[in-house]
Amino acid sequence: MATIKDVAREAGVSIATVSRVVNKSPKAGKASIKSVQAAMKKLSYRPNANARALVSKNTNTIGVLVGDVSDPFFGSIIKAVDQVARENNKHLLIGNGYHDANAERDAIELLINSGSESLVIHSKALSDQELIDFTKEAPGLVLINRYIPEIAERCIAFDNFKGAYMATEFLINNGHKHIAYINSNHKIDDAEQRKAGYLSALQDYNLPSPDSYTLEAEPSDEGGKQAMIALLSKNNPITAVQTYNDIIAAGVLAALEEHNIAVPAKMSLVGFDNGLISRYVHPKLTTINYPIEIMAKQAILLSIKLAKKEVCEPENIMFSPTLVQRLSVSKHNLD
Amino acid sequence: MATIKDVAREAGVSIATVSRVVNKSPKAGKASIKSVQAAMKKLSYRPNANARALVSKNTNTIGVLVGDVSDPFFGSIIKAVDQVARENNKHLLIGNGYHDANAERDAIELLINSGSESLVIHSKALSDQELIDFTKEAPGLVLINRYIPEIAERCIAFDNFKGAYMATEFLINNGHKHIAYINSNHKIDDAEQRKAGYLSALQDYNLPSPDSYTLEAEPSDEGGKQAMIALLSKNNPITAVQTYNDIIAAGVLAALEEHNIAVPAKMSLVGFDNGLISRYVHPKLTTINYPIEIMAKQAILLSIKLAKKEVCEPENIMFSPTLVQRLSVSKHNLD
DNA sequence: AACCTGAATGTAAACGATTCCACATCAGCG
DNA sequence: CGCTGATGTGGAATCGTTTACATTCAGGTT
Repeated sequence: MATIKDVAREAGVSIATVSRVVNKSPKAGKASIKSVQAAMKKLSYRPNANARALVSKNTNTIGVLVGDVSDPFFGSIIKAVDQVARENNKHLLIGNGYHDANAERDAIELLINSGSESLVIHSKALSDQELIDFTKEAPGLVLINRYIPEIAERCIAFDNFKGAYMATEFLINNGHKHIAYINSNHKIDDAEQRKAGYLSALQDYNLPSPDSYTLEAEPSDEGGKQAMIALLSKNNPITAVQTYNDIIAAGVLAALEEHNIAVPAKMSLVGFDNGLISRYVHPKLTTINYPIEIMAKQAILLSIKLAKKEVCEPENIMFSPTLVQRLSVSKHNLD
Repeated sequence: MATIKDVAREAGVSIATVSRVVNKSPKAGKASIKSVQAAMKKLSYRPNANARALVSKNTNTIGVLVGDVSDPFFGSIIKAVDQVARENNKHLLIGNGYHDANAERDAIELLINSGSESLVIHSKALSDQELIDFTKEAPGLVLINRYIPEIAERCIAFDNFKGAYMATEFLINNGHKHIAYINSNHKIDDAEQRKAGYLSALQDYNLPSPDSYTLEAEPSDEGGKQAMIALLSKNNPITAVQTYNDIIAAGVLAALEEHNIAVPAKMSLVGFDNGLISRYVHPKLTTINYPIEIMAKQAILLSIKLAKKEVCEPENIMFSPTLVQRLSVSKHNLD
């Protein structure tokens, strides 16, 4: 691997001059530019990014921590960040947290150690305090999908409570009185908040919310299916189901189809996230839109500003859900 | 940000000793270990990854180039690579190529420059020659989903021709005689090969393959839908459709539903990839399995070996498709 | 008492770039 | 002809590590 010295020797100039040419400094002379470029080409020279980062304290790298890259939800976050990144000529260092505290910590430390000045972190397993500590170490660290009051100006969050409330309210307005909720069994804030939104809506409309109406499932296709089967076996007078997310809803749909229960004729269903699959399942899923790309974009923009130590006037930090109506909900005859 | 010097001063030892403690060298004395660890904690010291990489020529970083992170297909690649990466205590540097030659080149250069010793590259836009050149510069570079004879031992590829052939043959064996094919309009090898497989099967069975039976579409939901609508308007005696991938098939399904053409009763459909959505659409899609996770795993393993300059006996390099039967194909009454 | 061994530590030279500062060159000008 | 200022260049310090090599010192052998 050719270094700057080799190029300098080949071009018959000093390394300082080579550096100037490489960095397009205006101080570089025309003759030098030519000979250096020739030498670079001849030796197929590549500036060593680590050496560069070491002295200039600038890695041109943006760190992103997500739960699991293979999940399209996180894919959307990464893509949004990447788009802003390439506009700023930066690239992405990506870590997976797998919703595990140790993995998340390791990944964040790696990202900080490797000098990413901007960081977009999706952490669900780490404690508030630990994140606050990281925040102090890394000025460009921004939290997405999480709200910690002490560092509110570093958080880009989503109103889960409101989203679930809206979904339930929508079902109620369509005449449903017996509404089940299938939550995620992951112990994260989102799950609690969504459940709270559901319960709160039922309460506000004086509808029953027995324990048997809410259950927990692995947030997956199969988890949703199992939960729905369990729900059906309880023989409740349920006419509508609301789920933690679209994937669970897809599983619910599968269970319903196996039991020959038509959706929405016999059972209405509302998902959450407005993910890819919500448009592909049959019937198309009525769901709650989660504006994750916009949020991610805002997160990375904020992060870049913070990293440059620009003063940031507080921005929109809590994002709101919207209902997207498709075909999985029908009016229930008022009894 | 505290450096190794600060820690050394705080602990009352030399920087060499601190380095030994940090790297768990057996030469570190017990007393030093204790005092250094205390100092590290006190100053919340983080070794600078760039300085480390600079001298040790080892970044603990694996570079991955994909087309678009937000596409679940690439998500699968990344996840598979990440799993092997974490077993080897390495992390991922990710670039998006967006199927654009310049973007791909930039990304690969960045990955090489930042010293990733292992590289898994999914490139569709760059020329064979350019990739061969990169291959020489980066000993740990492995190509996935691409086959270049000159560097066959660095390629992990998939037999697209065979996959498409199998799909067509399956339809033929189910009695279909008029089979359309909706290809991707991206100018990449995969598209050509799959089309060739389709045509070859028709030819082998002496079936018609008029030009009007094959068309091209943007490889998306909407693209598939438009193409199918176009196909229907031609009023061909088609009883089965085969698509470039599952997403296009999903669009086809949507078009068919709008036209009240039942699948598979009136029209059979075969996808390609066995992606996430193939299980969620209605009816569930019969498709060709693309063992991308296994391929990605093999690619990264190979890449790590190459980077270590281990001698590699040639391995399985061309992966084969399999047919996964679900519900979108029915037998056609033999006329 | 002199000598050797081995463990623990420190010194200093890399690694490959950037950049400040000093210096050489030269055109234009009085 | 010498001075000035602009322009391009090179020398050398620096970034934060790792590591080969030298040094020290304790304890065991003769």
